[in-house]
Parts: sequence; C-alpha cells; structure tokens
Amino acid sequence: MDTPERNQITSTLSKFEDSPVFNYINSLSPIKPVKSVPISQTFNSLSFSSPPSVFTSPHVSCLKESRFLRRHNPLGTSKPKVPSEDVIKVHSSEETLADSTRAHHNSSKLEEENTGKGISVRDASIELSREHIKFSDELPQALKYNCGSPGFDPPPCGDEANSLLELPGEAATDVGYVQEGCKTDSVEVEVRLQEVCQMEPKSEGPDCYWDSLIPDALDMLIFNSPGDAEAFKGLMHKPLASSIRLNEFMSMLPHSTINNGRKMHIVDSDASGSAPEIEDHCSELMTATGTNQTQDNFANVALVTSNSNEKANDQLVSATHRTIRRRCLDFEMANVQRKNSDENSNTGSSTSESDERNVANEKQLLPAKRNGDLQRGILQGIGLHLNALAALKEYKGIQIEKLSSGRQLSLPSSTSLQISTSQEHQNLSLVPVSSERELDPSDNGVQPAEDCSQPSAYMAGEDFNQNSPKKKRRKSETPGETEGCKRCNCKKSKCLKLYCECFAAGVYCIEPCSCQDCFNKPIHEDTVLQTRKQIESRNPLAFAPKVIRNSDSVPEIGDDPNKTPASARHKRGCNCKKSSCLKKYCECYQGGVGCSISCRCEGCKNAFGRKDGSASVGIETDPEETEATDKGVTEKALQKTEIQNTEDHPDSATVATPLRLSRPLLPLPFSSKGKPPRSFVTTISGSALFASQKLGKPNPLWSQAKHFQTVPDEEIPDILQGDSSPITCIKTSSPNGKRISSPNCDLGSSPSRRGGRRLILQSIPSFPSLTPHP
DNA sequence: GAGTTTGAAACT
DNA sequence: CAGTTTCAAACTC
Repeated sequence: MDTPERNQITSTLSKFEDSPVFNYINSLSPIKPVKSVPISQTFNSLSFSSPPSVFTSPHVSCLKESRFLRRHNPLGTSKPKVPSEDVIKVHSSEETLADSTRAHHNSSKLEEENTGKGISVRDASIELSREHIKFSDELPQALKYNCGSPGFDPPPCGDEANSLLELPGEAATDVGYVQEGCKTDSVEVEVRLQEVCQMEPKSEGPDCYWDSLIPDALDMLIFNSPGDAEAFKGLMHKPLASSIRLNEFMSMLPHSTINNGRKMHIVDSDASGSAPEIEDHCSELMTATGTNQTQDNFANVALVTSNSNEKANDQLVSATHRTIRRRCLDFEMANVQRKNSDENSNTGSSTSESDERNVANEKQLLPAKRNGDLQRGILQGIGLHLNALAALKEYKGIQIEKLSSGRQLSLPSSTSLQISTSQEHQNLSLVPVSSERELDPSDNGVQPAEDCSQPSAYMAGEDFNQNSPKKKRRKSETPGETEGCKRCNCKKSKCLKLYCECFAAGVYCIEPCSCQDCFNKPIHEDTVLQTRKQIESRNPLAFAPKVIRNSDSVPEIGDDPNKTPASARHKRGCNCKKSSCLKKYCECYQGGVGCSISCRCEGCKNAFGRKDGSASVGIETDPEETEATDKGVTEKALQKTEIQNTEDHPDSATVATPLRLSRPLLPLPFSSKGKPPRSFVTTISGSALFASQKLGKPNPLWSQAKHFQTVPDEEIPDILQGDSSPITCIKTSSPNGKRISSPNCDLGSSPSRRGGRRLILQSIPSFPSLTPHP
C-alpha cells in the first residue's frame, strides 16, 4: 500500500527490460521497437502505490496459461496462440493517450450499442474511468507481478497465493458474484483489452509477465456474448499502432464465453499524485472483489496507469473509485445484467433471452446442471431457473423488473424473467451462491420456483420484492391449494418424473412435500440431473413452461386482459375428454389459457378460450357458458358438450363462436372452484399482471386466469365483435398433435380474437423452441 | 381424509 | 404413431 513499493517496481521494471526474456519478446513482436520505449516511460512515470494486493488475484498467477487453457479451451479459444509474446507491446505514453481517447470513444459507442440493446449504463463514473483506463493497462501488470501489498510478498508470478484478492470463493462458484454496475463492465473490459494488448511486459520477469499478462488479457477478452466480441473487435481494429497486436488478440479471443469474462479494474492516475488514491482504489477493489470472487474464474486486475494527463485525475480518481468498487462486484453478473438490461430496454431478441434464462434457471433449480456444464460460465451469472428466479425473488426480495413492454410476460413463462436492477443482481447472485440447497431444501426457494415456472414470467413485477418466500407461501398456501408453492405428493415416481410437479418445475422437493422415496433433493443431484437429461432427451421441451405467452406486449395492456388468453397457449395443448377443459385437469385451463388448435380436447369449453372455436363448442350455447361460472353449469356444459361432441364436429363451428362462449365461462372457473384468483391483476400487460400477482403464488394459472377474468368481461365482447371467429389459428396440426402450438398460430389467433394485438407476435420469438412446427 | 376421476406422462 | 399403463393431481364425498 505504501509508496515504497514504487521504487521497487520501477527497479524491477528496468530489470526486466534488461532481461533477456524481455529482449526476446521484443524481438518477437513485430511492432516492438516503437512501443518498448514508451513503455518504460510509462512505468517510470507511474507511481505504484500499493495496488499489488489487488493484483494478486489468482489470475495473475503464472498458472495463467494452464488456467487459460482450461477455461477457454472449452470455449473454443485457441490458447496456443497466446500471442503474448509476439503481440503485446507497450505504447508510448502519447500513443496510449491517443488510444485511450479512441478507446474511450469506442467504449462509448459500445455503451451506446449496449444500451441500445437494452443495456444501460448506470454509472456515469464509469465513463470517466474508461477514459483513463487505457493508460492504466501497464500498471496493472506491474502491480500484479511486482507489487505485493505492503505486507505481501510477491510470490513468483503466478502463485495464486499472491493474490490478495483471492476470492473467498468457492462458495460462490456458481453464483455468487455480486455485481452492481455490471452493465458497463463489458464495455470496460473491451477497452481494457485494447490497452492490454498495447501493454508491454515491463515490470516483472518476463516469465511471469507474459504468462500472466496474456492469460489475463484473454480473460478480459472473453465476452459475454458473441456480439460483444464483435463489438470488441471493432475496437481492436483501431488504427492504433498496436492494432496488429490487437488483431492478433482478437483472433485469439474466444468467441463468446458467456460468463467467463474477467474484468480488469483500471485506475487512471497520474504517476505523481494519484498513487495514494490508487492505493485506495486497489484496496477497495481488493476488498470488494475478495468478497465476491470465485476461485479460479475471476481475477480482478486493477490497472493503474499513469497519464501524462493530469487533468481530471482527481475526478477520475473519485469516479474510478466508485466505479472500481462496482466493478469489483461485477463479474459474470454483468452478463446477467446486460441481458436484463437489454431486455428491459429493448425487446431484444427473445430467443437469446429465453435461452439464457433457461440456462440460468436450470442452474438454480436443478443443481445438477451446475456441476457439469454450467460451470462457472453459465452458472456464474445467475443460474436462474425460471423457477429458481421466482424462488429467489421471493426469497431475497429481489425485484424483477418487467420489461417496459411487458414482453416478459409474453415470453414463455420460464424464460421471461429478468432481473434488472443492480441490487437485484446482487441479490440474485448471492442467492444462488448461497446454494441451491439452501434454497431448495429450505423451502423457500424451491417452492416458489415451481410456482413461478410458468407464471414466473408473470411474476416479474413487484411482487418479488414484496414477498419473502415465506410470505408467499403463506399467502399462497390456502388450504386447498398451496398457491405459493407446489408440493408434490408423489409415491411411486420418486419425484424423478414429470408426474412430480416439483421435478417438472425444476425444483427440489422440500419438506412440505409429502412425497415418498423422494430423489428430487440436492443430495441426489446427480440422479436428478441424469433423469432430467433423459427426459429432456426424449422431449427437449419437457421442462419448458407449459404455457407460452406471446404477448405481453404493452399494447395489449391497453387492450385488456382478454389478450392474455389469446396470447397465451399451452405448448402442447390438452387432451381432455371429460373435463371439457373446464377443470384443472385441463392443463390449458389450469394455465389460464385458452385451448388452441394444438389441443385435442373433446367438448372443449375452456373458459379462457376454446380451441379453434370450431371445436365442439358449437353446440354449447352461451347461456350455458354464462352459467359455467357455477360448477354445475360447467358440468352440464360438459355433458352437453360430450353429447354434442358425438354429433358435432369439432371443426364445424356452431353458432356461437368460442370466444363468446368463453367469455361467460371465464368467471366461472374461478368462482366455481371457489378459489378466486388470488390477487388479480387488472392490467393485462404481462408486466402489470405479474406485478400485481403475488409472486409467491405457485399457480401461475390462477394468476393468468385472473387476468382473463377481469379482462374478458368487458373486453371480450369487443374482441368478439372484431374477431368473433377463432379462425385465426388454422388447424395446421392434426388433432393429435401434441406439439406445442406454434406461436404463430397462437399469435394469429390471439390477434384475431383480441382484435388487433398483432404485437403479440413479436413476443413469440422468445419461444423458438416451442415453435417446432414447420 | 379416503376414495374417485381425470388426463398427462411413461411405457409398449 | 397408437394403444395401454402408470402416476399424481384434481376433485368428490
């Protein structure tokens, strides 16, 4: 921490320059000559306070390469390249400055892009820091290698022991990185990468230097998404002297590692005056990172560069100060945030989102995934199983921001959730970290998750914050049903089949479950995972939300709740024969969605919407449906429908359009059951709905149903007017088709019914998987 | 709470 | 793919 180290560093630097290795490296690098000189300068100028501790992060360790390989290889990065020697060089201070400015611009561009994607930069400070960042590159290295914190011995390069930063880690492995300002991280990283590329091995023994440097740089290079990588490339291509090197680096870069990216913390400061501040920053970083980091995966590097520019250093310092802390916190989480932010800001590609979500979800929910694949990359961010998210939310009071548009809702239930706020992120990250087990077993986490699974999307809103899981349960737990949590009662399936609601929801069984011989517990993670894989192999969508909601889109909100029925569809469709889709036996009904073409139900009277409309519905008369509210009525209808069914062709639409029928029916189901929809969301928009909904509720269906109820009464008529015919969906599928109804169909239908909610279609993409149909 | 009904999931 | 069996939730009493 003390300045004394500076001298050491500088001396060491000079040594290295002299060292044969250094020379060798220089010779290797094509560009070398020019930069080498400046480098030395920069270092000299640099005042190293005691950042070292910061750098001690595991990354730094010489292990790097091995680490690098391990980490990145899977990603596909070719490590061999380790361009390190050839490529990297130091820029003159001037160049660095110029570069920095460029980089800054680039970074800003990136930010813009990101923001465009939905990523918002939260901290203004970040930019400031970025500006200076470039310069900082060199220092970090020096710090890493040379400097130890005062009390610290700089172990030979690579010892992990070195790193003060060492992350507490492992616990965090899966989850646990807390991040705040995550969004900006990617950009910063990119910028830094450039810088890194420019850097020369100055300070430490070349051995360590390159090894450590390159890997680190690579780490930094890792991007969350391919898109980022490309963006980064763009930066790299700058006309900088080091451009070549950058390119090389780029080539080396892994395409897109999701979560692996490491961040470097860069602090700009003048060599002269900033040192103390830098130290402070470093220390902060250290502390911050230390808490959050995970073992191997992360290494935080604080880079301190000296600038000729003195301007703004102070500002920078202060700004960076803050920034750094955040950055420290941010790691993989950043990815998540981005995603979230992206979603929030824009309705970005739904597919990607869904995918990500799914991944995350799986993590938490099923521990199994964590172990194997998810590894840090995926998991790290946040394993958000949909279920898990929901659970988490409730659990920690995390808020999930709804997309402005409300797309979330539209998205397939599971995927839709997103977390927006930094706080949220933190919470999430933490939660998972805590361990799934805790969540699951404990109770809280798991149950909610399940509930959330479908409804999860709905859940998005406020509710999460509000309710602790317990609260949810309490709320949800109504005698008859556990709104908040589903608890299985499996006896023979060992809770390893889709029969088990918990398993199907991707959550562990918890105490409240009455299951026997349950294997769906953290203890049996492996078994659970295996089983899950098997099931997924049979049916990739087995764990996908059963109800897909297309439109959450804002427009609908205005329209009304009616939309929801139309927009949402059961992925496979039901096969009801006796329940007339008026009981929870019917998954469509249970999910609060209308039956669709994909349904093979007989005598469909689904209050949320009959399949096609053409279906047996015809016979049913409105009056009956109106009655439907009463159980007796519904049953009657069923009987009639059955009778009719024998006679009626499902396709042939009788007088009444399904919609009409549906309306009156809508209220019924709930009333009949006597389980009024819980809190019911007035607004249709997914966001609104969800928000209103209690997160804790296990049954998404109800929530949905509620929506429907509210909406249908008023709006339905309108809709009917416009689109009385259910026509919208063509019965493309054979009656049997179990497959998920294509979103398109759904959409089509929905709009027609709704009369103009075409927007819904947009949301559709989120469920690509669901749309198997040609 | 026990028994029945129901339809999805799993199996053949 | 169709038919049958198994299963657990939903429902009824």
